[in-house]
Amino acid sequence: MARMSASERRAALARAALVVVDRDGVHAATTRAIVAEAQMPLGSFHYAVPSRDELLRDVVELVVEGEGDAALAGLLVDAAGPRDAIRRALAAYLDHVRQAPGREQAMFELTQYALRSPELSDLPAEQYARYHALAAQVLSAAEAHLGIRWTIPVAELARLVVTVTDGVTLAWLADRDDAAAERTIDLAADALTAFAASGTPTA
Amino acid sequence: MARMSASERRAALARAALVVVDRDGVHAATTRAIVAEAQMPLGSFHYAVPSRDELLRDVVELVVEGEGDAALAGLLVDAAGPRDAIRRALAAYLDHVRQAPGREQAMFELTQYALRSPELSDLPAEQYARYHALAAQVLSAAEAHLGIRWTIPVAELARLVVTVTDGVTLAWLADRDDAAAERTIDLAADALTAFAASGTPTA
DNA sequence: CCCAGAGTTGGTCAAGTGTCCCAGACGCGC
DNA sequence: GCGCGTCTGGGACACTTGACCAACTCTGGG
Repeated sequence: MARMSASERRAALARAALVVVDRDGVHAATTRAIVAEAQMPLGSFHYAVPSRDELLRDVVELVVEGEGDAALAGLLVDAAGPRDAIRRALAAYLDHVRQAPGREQAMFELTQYALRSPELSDLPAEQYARYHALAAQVLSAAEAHLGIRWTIPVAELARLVVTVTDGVTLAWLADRDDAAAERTIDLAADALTAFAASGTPTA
Repeated sequence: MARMSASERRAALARAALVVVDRDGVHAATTRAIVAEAQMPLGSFHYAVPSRDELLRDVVELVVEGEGDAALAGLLVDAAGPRDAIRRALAAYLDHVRQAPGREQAMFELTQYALRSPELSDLPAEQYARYHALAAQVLSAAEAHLGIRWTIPVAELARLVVTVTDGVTLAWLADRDDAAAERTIDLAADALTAFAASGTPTA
């Protein structure tokens, strides 16, 4: 094995662990499966990382970062009016889920696992705070981008948006019904548009 | 151990398994933990049930039934107008989640676990079909109960409702923010009210 | 050059897992 | 009363898991 500092090795293990979780689920992400994915000997694991749970912390961090990229991608769509923009942004998110279902499922599995693990029980709150902040950021940017003003506090709307994306994702993962998911997004877009008013944000 | 038919024992094991999953999570629901909860010897397990995964099927069934009771409870609230009724019904669901968080988390964990398990991969689709049907049933009953008419097909609205409840539940499980969850429900109720029109259902 | 500290690695251990087995106990129909 | 099929339950097995160790190798600074 190429020589590598402990912190580098830890990062490499986290990336390998994410690949395993994505492909086979959290319960399959054993120390042996992770080092196999990273093509390392088993001994490397506990030299670079104190425990398996500790590594999962890093994996959650990776997932959150990845989620951020997906969310910001929704901003890039150009649309005719607020309603169309909202719908397209949500549709872009659904596309992301469809193209990497394992990744999205990994997010849920990690949250649930962390909630059950005493040593990681603080993670989910932080994880969702990041999601909500991310959604708020996107919504704020949308105000300027679309020339609208949200009629309720962005933080509250952000939580509603995350609620919708989580709910749509969960149902789609379960039944893989593309048409139904798109229809739900259409309805959600209609509903969210009701919270937008024309005008400059800082009027 | 009291003498018991195999099918009775299987049902008792399923109930015990649900208790364990509720309390400690799916990953802790080992054959030994389940028989301990049911106060049975280990040997009883594979006499009554061919495999652990097979038993989890029964557990999912129990969870879905329980979810049905919670959903129908929302119908019993009396309210001043459609919007208030919707909000109260969603709030009632949130109360249910708050009083039995482990149960709701069990639902998600079982779905995720089943998705990863080849022999149970058909379960989530069926599970969510039941949820959607249940929501549709409640929404249809609400038409008569509230003297309104939904302006879009009930099946589509049902999926949106499940999306909202799932999303709200997931976020609350993660950060336990009661106020934020209630606020999200208020907003969702506003949004859903937009799909209700006054009038008789079969006009 | 050399040596101390960082990194590597295969082997090992105890704990826990799902599943199976089989000798025995029980109860119901004949 | 008797036998047979159903049920009981303790033990065992093969396997996986997270964690740890001790011996080895490398590398860079003095």
